[in-house]
Amino acid sequence: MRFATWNVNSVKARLPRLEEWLASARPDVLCLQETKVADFPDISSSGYAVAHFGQGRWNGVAILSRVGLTDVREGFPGEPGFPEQEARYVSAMCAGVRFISVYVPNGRTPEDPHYTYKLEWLAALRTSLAEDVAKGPLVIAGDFNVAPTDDDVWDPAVFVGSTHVTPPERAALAAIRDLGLHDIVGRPLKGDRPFTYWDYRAGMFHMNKGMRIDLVLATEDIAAQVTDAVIDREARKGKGPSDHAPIVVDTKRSAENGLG
DNA sequence: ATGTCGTCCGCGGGACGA
Repeated sequence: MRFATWNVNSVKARLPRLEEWLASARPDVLCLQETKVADFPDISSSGYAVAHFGQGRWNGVAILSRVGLTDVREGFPGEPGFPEQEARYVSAMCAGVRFISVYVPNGRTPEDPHYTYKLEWLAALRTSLAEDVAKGPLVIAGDFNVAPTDDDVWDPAVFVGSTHVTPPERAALAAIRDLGLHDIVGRPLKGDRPFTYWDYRAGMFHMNKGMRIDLVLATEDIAAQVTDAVIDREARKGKGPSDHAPIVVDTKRSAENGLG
């Protein structure tokens, strides 16, 4: 089974590139974030089924699968809002695995109410996940908007006083990982830093000044079956890219059934 | 790093979020 995650920064703006990428990468399951549409575009000719929790101009998460897509859940019990619930979590069963696609709140600045929302959202997510993790193989992937360590940002000095690196954010993420989830880090295809996001501005991608804020967390049974994980920086190149690159994970697990 | 991109509103470019 091959699965992937990608913050596409608008599925409408990214549709040609998404369809090309699906045709070449052919993941069995793809978690998407920041679809930024209410209704997902028609990609039925691609052979993928779609579970989309969309909102309109902001947020929006989806799971695409060509190996089954059942028991879809939009949002999770106890999920905080800002002030209303936002489209940041969608979950489904695909080939015997519980997949969850998340777009964690940005937080804006540590003084902003959005930062408190981010911490509360992550804490509530942990509570919800604790139940799901106990039930079987699970993958939660997406844009966590947290760089787990100082090695996950291109220059820690630049981020002092900013979100994504504060101890409370990192502690909230660690508490999720401590449910027994493994951080499956993609191989960078250039350089030695596994960045997944580069700001559009100032030639940051060209200079490889990025951040690792997109994560794939998996239960032990899945993690033990991983054969490779790659950050597809090719998808960040060229005309009209997202500012995030996909992470592609290969496992020796069967995509035909849940017996792995 | 604040150098870009995407969306909305609404018809041109400003406001906002990331």
